[in-house]
Amino acid sequence: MSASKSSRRKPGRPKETDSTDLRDRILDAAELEFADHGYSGARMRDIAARAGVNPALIGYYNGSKGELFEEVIRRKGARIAAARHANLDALLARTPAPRVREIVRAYLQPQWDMKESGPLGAAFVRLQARLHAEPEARALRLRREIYDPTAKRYITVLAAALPHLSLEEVSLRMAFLVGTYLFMLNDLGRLSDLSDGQVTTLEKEALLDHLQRFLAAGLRAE
Amino acid sequence: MSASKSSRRKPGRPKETDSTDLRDRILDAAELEFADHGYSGARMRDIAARAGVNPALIGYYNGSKGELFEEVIRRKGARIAAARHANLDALLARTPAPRVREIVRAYLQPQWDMKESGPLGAAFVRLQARLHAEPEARALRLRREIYDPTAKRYITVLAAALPHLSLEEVSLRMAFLVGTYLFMLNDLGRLSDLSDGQVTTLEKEALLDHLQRFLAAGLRAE
DNA sequence: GTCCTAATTAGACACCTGTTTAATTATTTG
DNA sequence: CAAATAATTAAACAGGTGTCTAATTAGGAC
Repeated sequence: MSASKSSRRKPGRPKETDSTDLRDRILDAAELEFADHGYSGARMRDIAARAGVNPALIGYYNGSKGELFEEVIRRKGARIAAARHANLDALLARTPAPRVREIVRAYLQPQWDMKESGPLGAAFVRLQARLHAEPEARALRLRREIYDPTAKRYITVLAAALPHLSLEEVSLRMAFLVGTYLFMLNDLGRLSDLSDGQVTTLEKEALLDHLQRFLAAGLRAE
Repeated sequence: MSASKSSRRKPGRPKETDSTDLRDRILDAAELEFADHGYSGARMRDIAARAGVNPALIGYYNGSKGELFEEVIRRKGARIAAARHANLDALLARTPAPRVREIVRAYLQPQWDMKESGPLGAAFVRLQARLHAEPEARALRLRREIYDPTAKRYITVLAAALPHLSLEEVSLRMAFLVGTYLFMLNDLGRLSDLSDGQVTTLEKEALLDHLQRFLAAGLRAE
């Protein structure tokens, strides 16, 4: 799984094969810090403190701050992309011409599950939202590399289910979809402000259903 | 318009009433820098250089970095909120029970116009997208202060147009709407990646129509 | 003109940044 | 056991950070 061709320190170098479990602790800590403070706002010393290691160990295991950031994004980004592909495979195997709402579900589910998996998963959703608001070249490249192949495939399948729309229109609506779910998953806790305190009426699972219906209807529009 | 109760330097203090035009130049420069690099990533020296002023003048006119940031957000955020209110006023005066798509349009138009107004307007959209991905307490407070009153009013009007939905459900869909347009306006340039190069088929004005239809259909769903 | 105050500047200040170094401890290898 | 290499550390490094200070210039009031 984890290729980890990184880290080329001089004297002692970690064994390229095993993942030392300290490396993952550092990546987890970095994920939380980057999610909370962004790339520039995150401090290497805080990451080290959170992982309970010496600051120099970050460089030893994960290279520079920039390389650390990319690795954090790639690690879980790849996991999400893979799950989306698998979901689409399963869906297409089940029905050759799936409905829009099923396609939407296949796309949303992995991200939703990750968010619900615990604080680390929720942090990664936050981090993704940040990455998508980042106009910097490096961030843009990362987004393309990780998410575009999957998105393109979904666009193709969606286009088949939406024969009244051109490919450009479907691409546009796919972008809408990404924006909606990213923002929604990230900003969900704030909803209570807008509906004056009570969102407790809606169960968590109902939220995903709601989002799915909203998006499916939007995609089908006109 | 500009209250500007800020800046309490010791020896010389800018006249509280007029806006010196240098102050605005600094705010504009800060807006661009914050939009491109985020709060932590933006450097006071770069802002000063971009405005063509001495770094100390930033503090002289706009206080600390944090205060500068808040002022940048408030300045145009208030403008957008006001335009949304005015649009809704006009719409309600025209028809007591407006359609969903008209409400959506009234909400989207100001942001769209700002984006199209030039590089500064586009920068502010980027900055807003960043602000909405920021979990920090100060950013959250700013968002609430600036955008929530308007959003609440739109939720009320939307709820009247969507009698089959509870207030919680309408609030939730309003959050979807915000996520969609923020992401879409911000990330629009990247769409060409997904549809393999050509989005030129869709005219700019058609994009807003498309977004409006997508959102209206999503809001009406079920 | 002089005086007073606002506007502006260069430079320093204290602190924080990511990263490196050289030394030390732990682990594996023979 | 020794020897070699990997893992880990404390400390320092060079450069950057926001902000302040003291001095200088500009502009009006009288």
